[in-house]
Amino acid sequence: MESSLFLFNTLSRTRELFEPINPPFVGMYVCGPTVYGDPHLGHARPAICFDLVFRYLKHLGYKVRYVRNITDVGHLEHDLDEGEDKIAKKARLEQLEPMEVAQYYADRYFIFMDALNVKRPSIEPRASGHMIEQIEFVKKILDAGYGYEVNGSVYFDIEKYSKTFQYGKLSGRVLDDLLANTRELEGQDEKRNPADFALWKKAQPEHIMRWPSPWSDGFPGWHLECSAMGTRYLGEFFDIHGGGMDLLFPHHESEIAQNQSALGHESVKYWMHNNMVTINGQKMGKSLGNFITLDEFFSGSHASLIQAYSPMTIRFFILQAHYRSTLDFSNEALQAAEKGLKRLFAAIGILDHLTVHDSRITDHDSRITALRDACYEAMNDDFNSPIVIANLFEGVRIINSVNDKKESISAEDLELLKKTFNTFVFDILGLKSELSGDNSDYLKGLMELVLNIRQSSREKKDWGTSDQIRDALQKLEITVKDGKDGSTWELGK
RNA sequence: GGUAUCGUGGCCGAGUGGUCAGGCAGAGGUCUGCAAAACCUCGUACAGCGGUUCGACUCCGCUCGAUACCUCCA
Repeated sequence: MESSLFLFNTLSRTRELFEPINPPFVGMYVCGPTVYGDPHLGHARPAICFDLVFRYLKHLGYKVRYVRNITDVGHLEHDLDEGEDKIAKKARLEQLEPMEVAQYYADRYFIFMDALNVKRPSIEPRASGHMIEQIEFVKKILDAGYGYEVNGSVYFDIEKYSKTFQYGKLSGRVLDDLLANTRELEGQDEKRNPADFALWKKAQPEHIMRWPSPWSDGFPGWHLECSAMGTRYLGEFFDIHGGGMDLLFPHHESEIAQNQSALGHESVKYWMHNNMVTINGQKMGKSLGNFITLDEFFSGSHASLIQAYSPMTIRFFILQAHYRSTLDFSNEALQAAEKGLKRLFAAIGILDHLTVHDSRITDHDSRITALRDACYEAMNDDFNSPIVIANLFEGVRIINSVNDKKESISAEDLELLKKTFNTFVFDILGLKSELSGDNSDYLKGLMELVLNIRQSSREKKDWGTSDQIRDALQKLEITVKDGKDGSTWELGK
């Protein structure tokens, strides 16, 4: 467990040495999706980024409890809606039960995250299932004197809070600016201050998602579920809280204020935020309507896509950028990722069968050791997956050169290379082969027969037959590669 | 307007005060019956202008440009 993992803490805006509060245990909370629409590329980014964090922490030997919530209530459409809930609005449009909508899109989310090989978190709590915890949390804030009730709704008193604590410390905001710059919106007359946010909202008669509370039949405020469920499952102190950068303010800022008020202290040691996916330089998001769903990526059924892109292509594409940088989507970039990934996996296929040709070779100053160390170094430096991938491609070059007998490798190094690739490609980066899984002896036997026939026609310089076989196999998506020691084949174009 | 981030070669994208990121595309070569694959070589990249420095793409200042957040958004 002796590691020197550094991660960038949004709170301090510096890389900090990761020291868990209670090693070997690590508590990690990540903001999950609001389930009222099909997951798009933007949803894939935090899921994959924190999957990388989850996988690496486990690889280092930590016992990680990873909590990612499902938001199925509570987020207001906006203040003007007088409490209309996103889920409820969608339900009215489709004449479905709100929970039916939430269930449908939650299931869709799971299906697509599974396809991306994102590990399921330890717990995926739903906001609707934690009303009691949320109501209790509001009570605590009221008891501490940082909330006030108006007409059945409860608001957080930012002005009072700011006398003792610093609202805005996470996002670098100054309270005076917040007060000066918050737009005047209708329906805010209940608030003492425009910057105050709702902890509990009284439901209007037409509002169908509602729960009883000491203040009114209503629903919880925007930021409450994470405070309540984080505390419920990870305790009053936990290690990592993650989410998209767009949640920094006001969501996470308010979460800090809620926890500080209710518990008397903050809860999170390290705040991590992934950057956005952009399209034509602009954030891909629900509100801009410029998003492409994962379903559309996988099927190629979107006007902006010139082809379909597989789940692993998407995953690789995302991992090729550092999580704190914006990542610009384009067909060209995704095609580059697709080809690069193919090359990586072709080399892995060779690696499995690679043998040492000259047993006398010993390489005391091992390149492979350096390569492995560079991978760990990159991961320890704030999860720098692009550097890991760059090093893996150095390994690809070595694998191919050894395979071509242009370079030699010691048995020791070969073992280490296999282990390094297994660890980083599969365990940590979470990539997997997408070749159709027919590895049956049946197919292998058949292919051996076909290639033997082709080989004899080649020996007779019967290129017509030889090429005919190769072309026919290509149509079946079996690629034949001729080498010095005869031909090999692989599934895929 | 406020807060924050960023501007790297045809594209995507790392990184650093003084040798190399990497992938894709492109050019040339090796290999090959051809093709594919693979390997080797190649491109005077760091928005602009000043400053600090023996030396800056990297530090500082300014200018220009882009983005995010300030309303739900991953």
